[in-house]
Order: sequence, then structure tokens, then C-alpha cells
Amino acid sequence: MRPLPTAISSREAEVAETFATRGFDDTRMNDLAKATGVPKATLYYHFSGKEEILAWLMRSTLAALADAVSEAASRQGTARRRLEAVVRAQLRVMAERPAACRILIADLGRAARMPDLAEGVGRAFHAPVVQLLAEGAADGSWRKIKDPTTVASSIFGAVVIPALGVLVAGSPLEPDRVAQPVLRFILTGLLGS
Amino acid sequence: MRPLPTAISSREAEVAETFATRGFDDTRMNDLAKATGVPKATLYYHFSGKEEILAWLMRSTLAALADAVSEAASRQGTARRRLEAVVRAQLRVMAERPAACRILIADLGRAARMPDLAEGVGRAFHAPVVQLLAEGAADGSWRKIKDPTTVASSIFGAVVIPALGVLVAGSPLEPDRVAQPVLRFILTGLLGS
Amino acid sequence: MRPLPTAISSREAEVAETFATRGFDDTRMNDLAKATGVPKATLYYHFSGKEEILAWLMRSTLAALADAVSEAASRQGTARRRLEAVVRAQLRVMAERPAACRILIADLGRAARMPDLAEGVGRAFHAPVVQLLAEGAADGSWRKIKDPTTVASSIFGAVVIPALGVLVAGSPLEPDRVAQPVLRFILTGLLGS
Amino acid sequence: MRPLPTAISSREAEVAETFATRGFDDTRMNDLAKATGVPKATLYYHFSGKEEILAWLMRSTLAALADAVSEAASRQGTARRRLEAVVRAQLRVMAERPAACRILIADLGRAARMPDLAEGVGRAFHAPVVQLLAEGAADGSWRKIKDPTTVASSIFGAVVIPALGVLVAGSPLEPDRVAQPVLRFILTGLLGS
DNA sequence: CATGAATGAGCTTTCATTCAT
DNA sequence: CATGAATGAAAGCTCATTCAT
Repeated sequence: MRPLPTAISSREAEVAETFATRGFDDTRMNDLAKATGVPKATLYYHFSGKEEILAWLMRSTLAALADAVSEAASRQGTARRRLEAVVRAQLRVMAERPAACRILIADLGRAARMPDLAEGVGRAFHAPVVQLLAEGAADGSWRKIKDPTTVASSIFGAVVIPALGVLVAGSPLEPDRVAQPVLRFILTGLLGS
Repeated sequence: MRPLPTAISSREAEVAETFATRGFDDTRMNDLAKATGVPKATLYYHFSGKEEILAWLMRSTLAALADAVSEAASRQGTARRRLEAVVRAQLRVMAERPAACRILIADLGRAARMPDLAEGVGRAFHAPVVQLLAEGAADGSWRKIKDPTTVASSIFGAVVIPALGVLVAGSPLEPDRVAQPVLRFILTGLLGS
Repeated sequence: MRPLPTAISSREAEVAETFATRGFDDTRMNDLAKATGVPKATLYYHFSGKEEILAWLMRSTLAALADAVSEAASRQGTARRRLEAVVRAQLRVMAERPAACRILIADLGRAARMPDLAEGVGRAFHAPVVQLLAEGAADGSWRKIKDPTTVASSIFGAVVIPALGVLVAGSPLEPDRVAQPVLRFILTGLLGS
Repeated sequence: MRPLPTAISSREAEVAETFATRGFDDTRMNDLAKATGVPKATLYYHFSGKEEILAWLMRSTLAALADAVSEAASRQGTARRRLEAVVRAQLRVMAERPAACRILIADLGRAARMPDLAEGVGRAFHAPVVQLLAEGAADGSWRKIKDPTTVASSIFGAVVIPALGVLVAGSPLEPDRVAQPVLRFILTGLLGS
């Protein structure tokens, strides 16, 4: 793809907001033109269509997520500390890009239908967490996890669904506020003292 | 709405499959006509439009879910046993109606945009779990849960996201297989022995 | 294809006129809607697109031509009389459907790009004439024709190009007026007394 | 118009080929840019638009035709010899520039819509032949031709239509091969011995 | 001079929806 | 009741064309 002019790339948030508010199918190319301040035809000069605009948005968001998560996962310290950092990182990115994350999570079905995105989601969160689960068992952070793939999904769900609830409600997402109960739940479950 | 002829209602699964495969916006009334074996115009005789067909599907699914969950939650026994039953019930419904549940969960965004559905999701799973969280604290099943709303969301996510992964992958969902690691995670978190 | 409602088929001449005046590419679906008095979307209900409307027109014209020509060619009488009848028939059809014939002949290139049309042109005029050329040699109407395919093409050109000139000039085509010099030319060439 | 750089003029054949293959309306400025190896915007620097590119091509072809025909018509010798030369000249030009001639003849309708072209076609072939028809009557080459305009058209058609058939079929046009039966037909018609 | 980047202007096409039967 | 036929309303997308550099 051509290098994206800043006139467009600087409006990422507005584009996300547009998609998030109306939903993909009810977003008209015109709405995106308005959101970016760039004529429809110019968007077509840079993107092959509406879908590719969404993909650009999602890719950018996933990249931010992947960066934040991988930075957190590769810090010094116990797996437990690092998992906590990963969860906080995920929530922070969701707070920074509420609209884009809302689209991503609230429309996992579409993401699943876009092959490279589906893989991106996996790479950004899932893989690092699966890795951490193993490391945590090794360093004594926690028990040996039998089914790390499923558990990593559960962790993802346990973080992301409450956050989505906040976003969809229209409230601003305060990462720490959500992080606290969620982390406690993740680490000790319901039974933990 | 008129009572739905069985010619249509008996094809609920096919309709769900259609929506799930193509996504709402890429599903044409024609596809639904084919899926039901009923002419387009006849669908319009029974539904006010495409959206209402989806709503019918979702409502039916939510009702099944609500029934299963509430039955599980109102059994005899400790809150813990009942929560386990609730989780298994949720997974069982997802296994029985894979396509419909895939739509519901993979397109939470749309559900959120349909007021009565949004409420339905809440009522079907969230409310009973919040209730159980309180009862479990009372009957000694677990600690007192500080932020039951968030935790109920986390539980929902922890159950539903791994299951969604299985459905999206196209594998058949085996409820017990998912239930085991998920329940252990929910109850004892990562740290629990 | 669905059976064409008379609301459309009765407007064949107007459609032809529209195509002939503006040319295929400068004819908008809207123009055709106006020409037929039928909404654009209805045209799309009956035809798969603009090209198919042209094809319908051409097919109809070719059928008329084929009928007229084959009737003339299969009369009683010498090959010479019958060839004369064929030429007159061709001119008569051109006079009756000036616009459609103008399109057909003035845009042979497009016809050539539409496989079934190309064949249609051949069947309507070329084949009967080639046949006549042989019969005329047999019944003594004329010399044995060595290269009947080429000669049939020449005859076609000798009839059709002068007629096209008249049509393009906007004058009404008087078949007999053109037939006379053309037939004399075809039969005796320049040298013939 | 500015003098055309050879970068463009040397690609006349490729441009013709492009137009001939796709047809005028389905030829994109981009295709022409590819065909010439010159950027779109540069074409606009030299031509006012797509139509003018076609016009340039047609004018160039008509000029070649006019030259060849007028050279043949103005030779020494009887009108008959000169008409034969004219026919051969026409076929030779068609053989040398198959694509351009195909466009010209197979899209006479468009030519008719471009005033200067229409006139050009007339001047290039028609006028010299009409002239020759008179001269031939005078020098005893043939009978007096009553309707020379129509007959000149017939001659044009008798030459050009068979040749077009060859070009459209994709075969290389061998001028002499076509000239023989065509000339015989033109001179003696079907009846001539 | 030449051209990469940008865009105005529209057209084809698609569909959800209606309605006469 | 049910439905085949018809259509109003848009939207996506394309392209010829312009223009700043």
C-alpha cells in the first residue's frame, strides 16, 4: 500500500469513533470522508475499500496492543508481576483507544472473518500470555497450568469483557479501577482469600 | 407479531448458520429465503424486516440461555455447586446452538445497539450470577466479592471467550472439555492449588 | 431469462433510438429507463445489465433479419431472383428498424466482441447467401463463384454500407431506391452493360 | 497541439491495439498509459483527453489511407487499372495497420459522431472513387455509372467488409488474397464471365 | 516539461421493501 | 394467507481530469 498521508493517519481516532458509533455496515464511505476531512475518492486512492480502512484501523490497534503487551511481558520480575503488567497494559490500550478496541472486541466475528486480523489478535495477547503461564509455573508464581490455551482465553475474556461493558456504556475506562478486581479474580479466583 | 408458522421456526438453525457465516450485513433477504425455504415476501409477511429476523433468533437463543441458567441457579445446593451448574448450562446452550451463540457473542456490538437484546443478555446471565456471588459469600462458598458486577462480567468472559474460540475454529464445542479448566480457573484462579 | 413484459418489449424502437443516438457507452441506464417508461431497477429485474439490453435488441433485430432473409432465399424461382429478394429484404428490415440496424452495422466491433451475436450475424445473412451463390451457379444464374465466403461478405458490404450512409445521414431509407443501383452493381459489377 | 514526442508517436500501433481489443469505452487512460509507457498525466499534457487520442490515431490512419489511395488514383493508366490500384492500396493499408483499421471500420458509428473524422473517411476513399467512376465512364473502362455515390459506397463496403472479417477473426490480412475475388466481384459482379 | 497525487462528478448496481393478486 | 413482480433509495466505486511541484 502507498504510504498513508498524515491527513488521513492523523484522523485514526475519528475513524474509529465513526465505525464504533454506527457499526461497520451502517458506516458510509461518506461518513469516513467527513471523519477524515478527506474526499471519498481520495480514500479510494489510498484504500481499496471500506473493509481495508477497517483493517488498517484494526492492524494499527493490534500493533499498539502487541507492543504494550510484549513490553509488559518481557520486563524483569516474576511471571506474576509480568502478567499483572500485561493485564494493565491491555486495559491501558483499551482506555487510550476506546473506540477502536470497542470495534475490535465487540465485533470479534468480523475479525475472525479477516484472516490476518484473526492471527493478529492471537499474536498480540494470546501467545505472550500462554508463554507467561508456562514461565509462571516454572518460577513458582502459580501451579502448573494444564490447558494453557483455554486458560489464556479465559484470562483474555475476564479482562476484556468487563472493560467492553464500560466502553459500551459510554463511560470512560479507568484502567486501574477495572484492573483491581479483575486481577484479583484472575489470580485467586472466587475461592482465594 | 403473528404466530410463526413452523415452516419458518423449524429452520432457526439454518437461519443462524446463515447469519453466522456471512455476518448480518452480508446476509441478503434472499439468503434467508433460501435458508428457510420460504419466499422472501413471505418472510416480510411474518417479520417487519431483516433486523427483526435477527432479533427473533437472538431472543429465542437468549430465552434458552436464560432458562438453562436460571434453572441451574435455582437448584438445591451450595452457591458453588450452582455456579458450576450455571457455567455448564451456558456452555451446553452454546454447544446446542453454535451458530446463534456465535452471532450473539461475536457481535456483542450489534447486540449492544439493540436495546431489548442488551437487556436480555444482562438478564439471562449477568443477573443470576451477581445474585449467586452474593449467596456464595453468605453460604461460605467463597469470600465476599467486592465488585460483583465486574466479577460477573469476568466470569462471563472467562466462559464465553474460550468457547467462542472453539466455535469460530469450526470445531464442535464439547461443553465438559471446556468446563473443566474454565471452572477451575474461575474458582481458584491461577494461584489456587 | 424471465418473459419480458410488454411494457418493455413494446418500447424496442425507443431503446434502439436511444442507443443509436448516443452510442452504447454514452447511453445511461437512466436514458433507457426514460425510453421504456420503466424504472431503472425494473430493467435490472429483467436484464442483468446494460449490455444485456443491447444484446436483446440485437438478437431481436437479427431474428427479424434472419426471418426476412430466409423467407426470401427460400422462395420459388431462380437463384438470381431469390438473391434480389434477399437484398431487398435486408434493406427493408433496415428501413423498418433504422436505429437498431444502425447500431448493429455501425458497431460491428462490439458485435464481434459478443460471441453469440457474431454468430447470429453470420447465420442471418451470410449463410443463406453462401448457399444461394452455390445454387445460382447450379441453375445458371451466374458463373461458378470461387471464393463464396469472401464474395458473400462483399455482397453484404455492398448492400449495407450505402444503406448505413443513408441512415447515419438521418434520411429515411427508401429500400427500392438503394436496391436498384446496388443490385445492378452486385449482379453486373462495373463492367456489365 | 504540441508536436508529439516520439515516445508516444512510436507507440501508435500499441495504442491502436489497445483500443481495438477493449473498445473505446472500455479502454482506460491507464491502459493507454501502459500501452505507451508514458504516465497518464503526461498523456494529458499532450492530448486534451481520451477522445483526442483516438482522433489522433484515426487521423493518422486516414492520412495513410488518403495518401495511398490518392497515389493509386493519380497514377498513369486507365481508370480500371487505377481503381484496381486503389482497392489494393486500401487493403494494403488495412494490412499494415490492422488494429487501427479495425477500430475505424468496426466503429463507423463513432466516426460518424466525430465530424472531422466523418469527413476524413469521405475524403480518403469516397471522393477519389467517385472521381474514378466518372473517369472510367469517359475512358471506356466501364458503363456510365448512374448513382456514383451509392456505387462508391458499395465498392467501399465490398472491399472493407471482407477484410474486416479477416481482421476480426485475428488472422493476418493478406491483401492480394482478398483483392482477387473482391476485384473480380467489383468489376464484373456475379454475372460477369 | 513531466508527473505523482488527489478529486469531482456520476453511474451502475444492489437490496430491502411493497403490493396487487 | 402467501407470493411473484416490481421499485425507491442509496452507496460503493471508477475514472477522466486537474494541478502543484
